[in-house]
Amino acid sequence: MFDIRYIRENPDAFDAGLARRGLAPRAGEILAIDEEARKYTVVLNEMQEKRNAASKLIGQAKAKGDDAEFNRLREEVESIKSQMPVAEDIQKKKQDEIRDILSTIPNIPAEDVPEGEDEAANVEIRKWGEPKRLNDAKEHFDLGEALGQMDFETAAKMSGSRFVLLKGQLARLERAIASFMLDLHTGEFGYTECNPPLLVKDDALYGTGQLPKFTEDLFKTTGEHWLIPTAEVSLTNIVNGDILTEEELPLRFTAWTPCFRSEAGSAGRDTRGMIRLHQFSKVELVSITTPDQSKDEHERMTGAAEEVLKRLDLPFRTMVLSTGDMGFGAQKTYDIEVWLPGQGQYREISSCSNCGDFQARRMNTRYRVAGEKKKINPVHTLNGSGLAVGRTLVAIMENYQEADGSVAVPDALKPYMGGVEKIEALK
RNA sequence: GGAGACGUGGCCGAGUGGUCGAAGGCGCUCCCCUGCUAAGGGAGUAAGCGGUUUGUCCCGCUUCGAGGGUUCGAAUCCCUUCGUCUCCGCCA
Repeated sequence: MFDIRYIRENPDAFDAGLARRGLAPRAGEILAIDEEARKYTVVLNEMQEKRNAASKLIGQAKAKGDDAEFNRLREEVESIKSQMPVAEDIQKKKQDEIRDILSTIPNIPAEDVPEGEDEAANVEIRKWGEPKRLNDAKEHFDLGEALGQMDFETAAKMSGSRFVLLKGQLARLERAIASFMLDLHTGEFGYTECNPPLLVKDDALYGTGQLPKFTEDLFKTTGEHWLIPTAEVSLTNIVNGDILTEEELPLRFTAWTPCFRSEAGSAGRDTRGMIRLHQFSKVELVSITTPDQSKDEHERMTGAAEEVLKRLDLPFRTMVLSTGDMGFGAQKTYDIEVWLPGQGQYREISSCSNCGDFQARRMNTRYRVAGEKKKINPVHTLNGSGLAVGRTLVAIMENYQEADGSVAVPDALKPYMGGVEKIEALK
């Protein structure tokens, strides 16, 4: 959500930012409405001032027992009040109009984000590990089904397509991966582990930017709740409406949760396997920082996510998303892509975004600037996957597969697997 | 789900129709005193929006969970709604 004052003062920069997103200019239209709204605000304020002053005098007149004055003032107030509803209506309508427009405008890309229409313009900034070229590399679903521990048919029986039933050591492996990630982020990167609600109200989704624009991506309950599409929603909204102090920033939260996505509009893509499911689990990282800290924090967070892959010895590359490929609330996003030998390509396993003050304005989350008691500014928010657990399972299976169809357990996960070193077919 | 209580500034907490944006306390900031420490004294301290000015000085409006209503006037009365707590029911 943009600050209307920013648009007033920098209309050209605002439109230029939108242009980088491939969007038409909006400043002129918004400022015209803004000017109308302010005009009526001034008129309304003046009427309210008169009304308040007269009301005060009424109290005094009554105390003095001056009935004539009392009645005269009552009529005066009455006449002022009769004119107010019109101005009120117009002012509210204009303000609502501005809010409705602003709430659907995406964040403006940071200066150093590469320009481009789509993912083709993303730029690789790092590469780690050597992509394995296995002979006869199998995809994870073939491996998993052969092991008898990854069952899409049974899942479809109860839930339809885009669901999976994991069993045996693969089910345990998923739990091991998540535990490993949480221990790393809490133990070495200072994140606080959270176990947040998975069902949230409109307001929370508005705060992080999924609403009002992206309802079709979400699952809604029959009541007032929505299923979270990512723990970013729950973790970021921890500070919704809060006034924090500079001393307590940055705040860092992590959580392992299921995520629910309708995947409307992705029909036909990744229909086989665990790459794109309606329900998947993810370890999420969220940071709340001061504006000064957010750039460094973004690098740090991305590093924390990359560290997971390094410890699992999974080759990856890190990309900066182009202006056309970024999400709604992001100023800058790094995608981490893991190498999948079965598919023979890199696939997204993490997305780390700096949202600047975009979500903070929507949530009205601010902090007191240290040393300046009057200053209260919006915080910055960041979120990243650290990592998508299901896709990590896929990456481990494809990278650690053996010729006999078994899957070796990465060293880093052995402590979490109760002595199991290799995942083999169920007897 | 049923019954009741409550939601006030960063926090705690008074306030049942006008003098309340709001006592008091805590916290915080500044100053004074005390040769460290501890303690004491004084002053200040809500946010949002707009006007004015670009002199962070002044002025106005709005806000006491949220939304609506009654009234010349509401933190205070009424309705709706959200949330919290207690008891009961149910249940993992």
